Amino acid sequence: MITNKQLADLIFPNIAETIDDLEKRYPPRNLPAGAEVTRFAPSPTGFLHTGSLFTSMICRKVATQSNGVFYIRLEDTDTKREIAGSGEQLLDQLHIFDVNPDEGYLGNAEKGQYGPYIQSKRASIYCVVIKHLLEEGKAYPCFCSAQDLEALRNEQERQKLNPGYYGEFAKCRNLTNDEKYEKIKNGEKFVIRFRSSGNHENKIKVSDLVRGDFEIAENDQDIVIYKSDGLPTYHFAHVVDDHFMRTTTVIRGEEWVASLPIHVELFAALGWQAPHYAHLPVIMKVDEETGNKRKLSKRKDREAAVSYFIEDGYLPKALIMYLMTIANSNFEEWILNNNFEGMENFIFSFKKMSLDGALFDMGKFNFFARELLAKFNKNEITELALDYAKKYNDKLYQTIKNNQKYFSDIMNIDREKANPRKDYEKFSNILDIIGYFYEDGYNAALEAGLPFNEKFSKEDLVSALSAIKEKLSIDQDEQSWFNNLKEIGTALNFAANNKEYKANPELFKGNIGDLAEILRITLTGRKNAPNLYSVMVVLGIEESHKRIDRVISLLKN
RNA sequence: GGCGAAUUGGAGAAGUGGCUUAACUCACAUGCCUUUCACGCAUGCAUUCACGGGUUCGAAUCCCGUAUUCGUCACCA
Repeated sequence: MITNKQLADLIFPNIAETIDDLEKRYPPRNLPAGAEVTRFAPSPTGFLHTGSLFTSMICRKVATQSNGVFYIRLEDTDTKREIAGSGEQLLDQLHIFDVNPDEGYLGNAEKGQYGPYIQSKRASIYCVVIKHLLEEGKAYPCFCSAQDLEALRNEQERQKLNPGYYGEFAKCRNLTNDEKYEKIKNGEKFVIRFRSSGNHENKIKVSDLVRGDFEIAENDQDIVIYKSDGLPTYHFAHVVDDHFMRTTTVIRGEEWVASLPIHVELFAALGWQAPHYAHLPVIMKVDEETGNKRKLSKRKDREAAVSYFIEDGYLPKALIMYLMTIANSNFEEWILNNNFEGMENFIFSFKKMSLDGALFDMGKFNFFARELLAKFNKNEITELALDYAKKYNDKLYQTIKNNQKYFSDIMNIDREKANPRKDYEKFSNILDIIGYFYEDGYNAALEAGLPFNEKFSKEDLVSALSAIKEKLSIDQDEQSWFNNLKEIGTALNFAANNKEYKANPELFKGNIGDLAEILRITLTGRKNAPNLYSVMVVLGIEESHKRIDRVISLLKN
């Protein structure tokens, strides 16, 4: 009769190491009391998802504030879905958001004593543990084909039973060792399943850092732990890796709470202490078609991919701040009180987390983005714009480079003061906002037609503009400049005082606001623009006169 | 369908039996300031906490039921 040991040796002839060897190789970490070891464990299947950034940001925060360790592990056991190069890209993007690991997979290298940190390179480690389980009779090879499994499922559905490979339905569980040995010798394909001793009728208590304690049915599924390609499944790899990498706190999305019983049973079967778990709510969005909430989808929502924020020229910090307001609602008040600075001093708490998924609010996110951009001085924001434009926006890059001082003068309007303007939330649309400062933007405005108030005749406009051109100087401070404009207006019968005008509008051609509007439209092509005096100063007197002349000649035609 | 979770204004939410006539923030609206916009300031925006029942002198807060939404039930993670 074939023993468990003989079967295990047949399956893993080259595995000589034991679990004890692994325990020695990966000893418990020497960390101060209370230090938490967290990890972000992405699959290299595409771009960094906003939800993943959310999770990894929290992992980083929890480790930092407890003097612990945050590491990254690449979960590349699904070879079919793997996208080449995406692991490196994930790391690059995390770095952009300043979420940097202390150890682990670093893209092109590895750092730390608990590696390898790429699961496909840990195959022999999993085999050691599986061999042990095999010897103990807690795991067994299963020879069922995909068709067998499908037939099983159909039958269970017909009988309205729970689907899956468990109890009496776990056929291969009852094969004798001799039978299994024979099949393997014959080269039959197999996977290895964990032999569950759980009962679905039993409830177990589980504990979660954000959700508190709750009850859930015990696992009774003989789940696959070792796939026919020789790699472990997620459930098994998670248990083995987080044990030997000495993770204290597993922070992951809430889609994992349903498989918690599996993980709990696996840890128990191996005699290991399970880590603490924190299952995070998912960031949602209202689906336009169904009207229901759904997870942010990379296919449907551009804000689901972190690359969108980078390519659109948002400040990475703005996203991080916004995500932190979702993570801990008290953060918002905190950061407002701290003038949007020093968020590294904020203490994150799982207990302050909401349990249902928040809707991604573009409006609120833009609020943070605008506040943050308003804090930079003209040189800083020019550099930032240049950095962005260099990589993602050639037109903007050429525009700035062509005359960098001019651009920073534009940026400087109403900027370096206590309550600066908050016009910009990102760099991608900055030319849409300030385009009229440039030749082609101004030309486009002229072509589109100038929105002058219809109560003024062309003659009124021409005479007003002529007088302004002749008499309005910008070689003076703003107050004098405005007085200057008022005098010009008075001569043309524009009321200098708004209250006087409102009392007897019929006595005047218009008020000073009307005159300012005529000039504003002439210089910028639009009714809304920043402070007129600043605009004129930035444009310069020569360009201002040129624009006045162009509009006068347009009006005369 | 089974199992788990959630449900407070347009959005994020505070709130754990009486200090709540439901905080704070974004958004929106109005007014003031004002050469427009913005900034700033002020005001307004849930008579009510998914719904129904119960416990209690008293409930958004406790209990029961219903509904809805989310998650999950792979040799994917």
